[in-house]
Amino acid sequence: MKPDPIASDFLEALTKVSRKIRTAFNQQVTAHGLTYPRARALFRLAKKQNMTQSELACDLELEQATMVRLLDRMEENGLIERRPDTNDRRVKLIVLTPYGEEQAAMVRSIADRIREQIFQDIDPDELHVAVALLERISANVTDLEDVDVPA
Amino acid sequence: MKPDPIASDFLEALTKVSRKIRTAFNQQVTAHGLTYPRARALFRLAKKQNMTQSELACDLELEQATMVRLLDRMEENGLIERRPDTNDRRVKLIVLTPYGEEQAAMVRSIADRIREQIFQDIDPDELHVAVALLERISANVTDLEDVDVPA
DNA sequence: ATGATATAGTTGGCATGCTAACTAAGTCGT
DNA sequence: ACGACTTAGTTAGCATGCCAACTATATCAT
Repeated sequence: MKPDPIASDFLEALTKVSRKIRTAFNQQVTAHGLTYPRARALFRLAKKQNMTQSELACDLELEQATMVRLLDRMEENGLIERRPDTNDRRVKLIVLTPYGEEQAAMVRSIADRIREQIFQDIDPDELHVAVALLERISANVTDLEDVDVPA
Repeated sequence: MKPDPIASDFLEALTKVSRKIRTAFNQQVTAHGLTYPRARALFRLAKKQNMTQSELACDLELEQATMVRLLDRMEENGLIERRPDTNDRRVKLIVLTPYGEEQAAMVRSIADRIREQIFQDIDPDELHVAVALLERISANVTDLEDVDVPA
């Protein structure tokens, strides 16, 4: 029952490349006065505004409590605004300020440039195959969680 | 000059599965009184003891400063010991306590079980191909960093 | 209607993670 | 030998990230 070494190798490679990409991205955006989590949030908001904090947290796979403080700082930095929802007084809708839009565009251009360089010599077909594999593994991980915390 | 959508999809899938695996792992080890970073350090130390803090930090891709406090807490928890190096008085060598060895074995069994379930229906050949791809991408990210911070 | 329950957001407390600035100790050039 | 540089570890300060407990509001059952 020894562990299959290729599975370990895969996990190691996955963890490593994921961490490296995040670090590279972070270096680029910090050079422009942002952080990786804020850049992620900006990117998401550039596609869809007027989301609630919960929706945004769910999209970015963060806890609500984490979202609150991230938005606190983004609000202090003048990137976003919290607007009340007239239908539900508990809700706050998040919108980008003009400065936030500007920064979101900057983030997008950085992301485009990094993607171009990272994947320059990679066959798109290989990426398709890899995405399918990653999604199958992702589903297996989800099942794993269900076993431990059944509804 | 529009971004290739498959590259975005790949990055998204990679980020997502990586985060999910880490979260799943974390849930398992916290149920046994550990945390993910401590489990990682234990796992590494189970393979090679008497490493310096710097070596361990490098292996785990953490900063020295991060390593210091992680080891502080692992020492408080009785998992590890810091021993002076007789050849170099700046250095501290890290060894597992008997309790640390025990916990490391527990981590290993959790890791084996999770790997088995995550990869149960995945063809090892596919994993080999994927590892090669991940390593090529990893190398591209390294090159990217070199461009920005040339020696 | 009204009481139980659920949901949105907040706060407190803790563990990582980073960079920058610091101390102690080793190394190297002259 | 001694001053410049490097290296190992630490500390301070900040930004994420989590969970648990809390407030305010909405919804649902009866």
